[in-house]
Amino acid sequence: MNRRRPLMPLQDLPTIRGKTGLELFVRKLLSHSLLSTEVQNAIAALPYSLRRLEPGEYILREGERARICPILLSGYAFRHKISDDGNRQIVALKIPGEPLDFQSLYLKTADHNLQALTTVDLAIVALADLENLVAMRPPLARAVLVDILIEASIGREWLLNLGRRNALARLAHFLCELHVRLHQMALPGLDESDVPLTQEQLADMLGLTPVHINRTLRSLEDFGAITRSARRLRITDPEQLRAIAGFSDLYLHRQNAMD
Amino acid sequence: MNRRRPLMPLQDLPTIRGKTGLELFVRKLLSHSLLSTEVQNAIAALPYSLRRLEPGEYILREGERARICPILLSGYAFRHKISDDGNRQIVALKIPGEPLDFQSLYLKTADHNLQALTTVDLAIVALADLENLVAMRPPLARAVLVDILIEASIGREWLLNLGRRNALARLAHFLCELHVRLHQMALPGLDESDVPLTQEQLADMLGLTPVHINRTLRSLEDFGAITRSARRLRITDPEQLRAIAGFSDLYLHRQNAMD
DNA sequence: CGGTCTCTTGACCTCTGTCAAGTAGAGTGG
DNA sequence: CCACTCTACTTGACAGAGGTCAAGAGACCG
Repeated sequence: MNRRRPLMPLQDLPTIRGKTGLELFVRKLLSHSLLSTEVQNAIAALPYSLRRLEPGEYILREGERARICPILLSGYAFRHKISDDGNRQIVALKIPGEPLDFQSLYLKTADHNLQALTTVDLAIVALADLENLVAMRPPLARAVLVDILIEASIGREWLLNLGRRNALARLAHFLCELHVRLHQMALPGLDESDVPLTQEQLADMLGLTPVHINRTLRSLEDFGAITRSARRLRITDPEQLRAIAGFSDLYLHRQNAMD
Repeated sequence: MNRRRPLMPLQDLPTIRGKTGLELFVRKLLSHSLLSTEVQNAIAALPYSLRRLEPGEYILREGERARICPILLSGYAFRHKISDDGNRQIVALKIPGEPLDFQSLYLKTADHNLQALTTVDLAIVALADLENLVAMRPPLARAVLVDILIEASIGREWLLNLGRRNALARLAHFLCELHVRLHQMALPGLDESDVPLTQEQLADMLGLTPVHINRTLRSLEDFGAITRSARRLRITDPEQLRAIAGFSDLYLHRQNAMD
């Protein structure tokens, strides 16, 4: 999981489910911000290159200074921190369409690690190009901020999750969130009921141990909320999960773009 | 703790330790961002009114839409969320000088509650005024963003704290953070070793119970790291606390303003 | 088809929670 | 200055959620 490899160039420009390049990113921004067609086009016209990374490869490491802004086109990535005594905590999960590092536009050094969860396709935008466009287009600057704020809001909900919910509700809550976020992005060809994490990764995200995640998953399966087979986790009853978690999606700010 | 009262007007304009009004706020921004004297003056010249709140009074509630940006001039405030089944989690602690709600500049509804921890003096800036100034002064816009990002970084460290540290290290880590942040702001007349939280509040912040906080505080006292007397908690050996917590202040981005 | 990674399960342990009773300051009113 | 009260803190006994350890079973891969 901790191999360090150089970024690998993609052989061919991949077509992302019928769209190319940054359109998915634009769609992500539109999910929470209003942008004119003109601004949308300006964003889509940003120069970028494509990179494919294997599971476990690092995109950015704590303490480093980034010069690029990677945008996730396909696959999953996550942020994590390692404590003094070697324990890992995953502090954010990113899904396709999401920008991975707006933060480096404004802060000098990374305070966490950014790593590919699955095989991942990235659009790499130069920080300087993004900075210029943000300076010229206030609506984009605003959308960047909204994106940052919504991620922060998710972080606060995770704090509530870790601090005040038991293992069952905690796991159910995360599964609800993932399901809603995937549903919201409506990624063609990506099954929103499919959970791509190993039990170890779930454990590191939810502040539990893999063994206890296993027991808790079984419990959720007994409730009929999920299915497990061949190392594959599926959400089968989102409503059941919501009930177990006491889930409310207010914190995702899905209504933000609307008036 | 949950009384709802209207904002109470202050009788007299308080002098904040020799400075007045928004200078403390400017100093906070300068702690992580470079601002020209001219921009500093423009910020300090923002129109505002003063309010004093008693401990426990709400500044903003989840689901509400704010039209003001409160800035903390003295005392402490905190953000919290309540889970479905009534458990409270404190997700941020704010110290004097810090802006309490930049978020409402960009998001329509609050995703958490904002409450006074102690008696508190606020400078109330109209959201519209702040919005105008931010639009006219890019360096201020940048400083606002940096402030938001640093708070998010603190949130991620808290996730690591809740998810992967035991009670002793978790408590020690928070005390380290508070100590460093107070020291950094160097608030005249405010003792940076004095911890203003009750054990119940510490519990709600650290995902523990008051009873266990009590036991853990005693343990820290046995280590000689803190002193307790008359409901007052004091940090006596910050280095000891750092050792217990495995504390590193990278996540506070204190070097950000420097080159 | 061996090697490796993930998952599964059981036995046992421990950190933290729960419950309950008691103590000590701070504030109030007389 | 002394009751009285309220709130926060303290302590002990006990319980339980989740961790640890260890062994084995299934998947996937070259």
